[in-house]
Amino acid sequence: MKKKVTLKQIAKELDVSISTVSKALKNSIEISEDTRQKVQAFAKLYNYRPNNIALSLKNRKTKTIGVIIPEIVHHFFSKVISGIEKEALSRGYNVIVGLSNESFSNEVINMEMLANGSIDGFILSVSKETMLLQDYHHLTETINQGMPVVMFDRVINEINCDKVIVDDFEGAVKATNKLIENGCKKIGLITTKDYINVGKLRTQGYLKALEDHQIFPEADFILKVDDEKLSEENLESLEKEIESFFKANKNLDGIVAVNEIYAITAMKVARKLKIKIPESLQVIGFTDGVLSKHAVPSLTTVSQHASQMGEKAAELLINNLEREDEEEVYETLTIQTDLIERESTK
Amino acid sequence: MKKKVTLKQIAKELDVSISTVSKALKNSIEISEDTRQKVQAFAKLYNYRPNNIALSLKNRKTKTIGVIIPEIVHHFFSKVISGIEKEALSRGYNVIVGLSNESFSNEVINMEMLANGSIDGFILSVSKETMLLQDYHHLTETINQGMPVVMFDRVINEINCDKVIVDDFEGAVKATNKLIENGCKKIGLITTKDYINVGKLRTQGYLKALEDHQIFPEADFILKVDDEKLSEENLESLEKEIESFFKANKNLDGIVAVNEIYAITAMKVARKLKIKIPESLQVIGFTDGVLSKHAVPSLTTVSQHASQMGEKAAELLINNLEREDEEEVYETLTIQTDLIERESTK
DNA sequence: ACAGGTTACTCAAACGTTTTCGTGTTGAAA
DNA sequence: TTTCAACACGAAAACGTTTGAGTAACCTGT
Repeated sequence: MKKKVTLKQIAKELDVSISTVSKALKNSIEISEDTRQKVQAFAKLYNYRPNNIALSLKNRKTKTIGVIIPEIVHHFFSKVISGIEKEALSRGYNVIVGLSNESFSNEVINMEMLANGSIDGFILSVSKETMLLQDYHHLTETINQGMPVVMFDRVINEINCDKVIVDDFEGAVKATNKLIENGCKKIGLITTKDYINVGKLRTQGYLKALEDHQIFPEADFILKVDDEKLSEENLESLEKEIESFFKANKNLDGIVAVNEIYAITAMKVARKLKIKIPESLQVIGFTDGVLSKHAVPSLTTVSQHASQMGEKAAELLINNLEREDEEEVYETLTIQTDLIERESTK
Repeated sequence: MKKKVTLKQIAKELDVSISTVSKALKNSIEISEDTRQKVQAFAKLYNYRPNNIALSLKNRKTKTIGVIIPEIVHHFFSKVISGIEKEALSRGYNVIVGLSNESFSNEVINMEMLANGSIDGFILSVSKETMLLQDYHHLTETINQGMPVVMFDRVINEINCDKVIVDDFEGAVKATNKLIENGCKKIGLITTKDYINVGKLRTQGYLKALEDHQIFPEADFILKVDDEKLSEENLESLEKEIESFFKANKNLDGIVAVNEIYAITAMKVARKLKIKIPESLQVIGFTDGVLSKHAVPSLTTVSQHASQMGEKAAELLINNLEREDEEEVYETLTIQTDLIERESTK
């Protein structure tokens, strides 16, 4: 077991100074051809690699970005991470991942752990609890300390930083329009409570599309599900809720659901109630995950281009990190959605 | 924007030495009550936090573990990561994630990026390409340099290190036994090519269960799919392949599939061929992901307890890192599987 | 022969900590 | 008055690197 070799050891072995070794390895013209080759040969032999930590300390930058997300076992977020990782790798950055599990305190702890020199900047999507509590001191503090932050998807308007968001409003408009074009007259919406602004925006988009087509929005056609129902355990109660929704509104011919689970569950309930998809009910979901693709019938869905979001977020952050001038102009990038048509619509 | 404050700045401000500040903050008895309070008050006011990088350099440990996985947009792997993260967080460690995208060179690059001081140890699952090429020099080298490595799921027997594996063999036995108990006489297997040892082990388990029940294994009942077919793009060709498999073996009454996608696709094809599940065909998959849960009918599956795998792997690694004595006894932990019964079996 | 210039190095500081050892100032015991 | 411990603090090294400044030794031109 040979431990990592350092400049100091090479210097000692070759009987030169540490600086000479360092410069020789960097092909400095200060060093004679002779010593240079000797040092480089030795370094290669012992597989010398500069110690990242020492470099980080010296350069006051770690070439590492911290990503804080609510959860990772989730198609959207893991896709975003893969986008971040891709961009990061290509620009020589590492990615540290912190999971908040939708908890405010976890989010704070994770950020504090990383904010003390471990990383150069954050990419994050805040937890539901943070949105609910509206306590953003950990965000403002890190930003005030000069640490760049890029927020994505679940962003907070009051916070001044770079942001990457999905055009949720427009996505919902597209979805609703599609149903209207396909002849739907009574379109239901399955959404979350309003404090999740993603759900809120999609609801607004739905309403806008109806309005544009002079369709009167029936309050009864909107089902606001408690988002705890998203968790795997509460699947049954979600089913029940949707079932009564369908039974209360028997004439629905279209459904917009603000996420994949709601959409899939709606289809499952429809099947149970012998409602034919897409013949008598057309369904569109959000988030183009595995479920949409493999469902039977496969689900028409609004794709959010999660991977692209990740790439853009990383790009924004790294550009910011590597910018010389310190002008603080914050961008908000909007990722356009695409409607991916499958079998659940005509 | 107030930058992070350092010991040096506090020392200067309070007109004492750096050592005094450091000691005062650590409540050293060497420091008088008076100065101690003064320093601590000042530190609190300016929200002093020791710089992690400096600590890492000094202590020669980063309190960070590197995780290299083939891909992250995958229920199993993301679940493993969440397990790792959970254990790591509770023990004060950070997690750096590297994605190989099933590519050998990406795996090597990622490991080299991290092996130079950035992390204290690795948790990894090797890429398919690495298994195919059987080139493990990057692994042996890192281990030789004294960096602890824990491999999980896709492990390499020749490499001497801690390992956490799923009892794939036993899982397949359980699945196959279940089908036999449920009255299946002609059980098909949809698996991968043999170089993926996970697929290999599951195939062996399937064969063992048949043998135990004196059922002669028909070669025709085994479909070995090129694993490129797993990728989203090749879904159709996967469907075709399974369809001809079904048509060639019309009397199959049970299917064991070595992953979720194969199982779900098999169900989809069965539906197309008007084969009733579970009445005339029972299906069991592997990996208890979202698809299994939300499929219609929901899929009976062998759960691998991915999260637990992650926790165990992290535990093994951190224990190793924090162990004083340097005895090198490597463990191989086997995570037992559970059969989760749903609607796709009787 | 000597100023001036090049060559090929070495020194030392810096990044931010921790920790061992050293030291000046007290106060008390002898 | 001397001696010695207790007290409170500072200096410096160490982790591994980079880099500007400093410095010998040699060469060149006049």
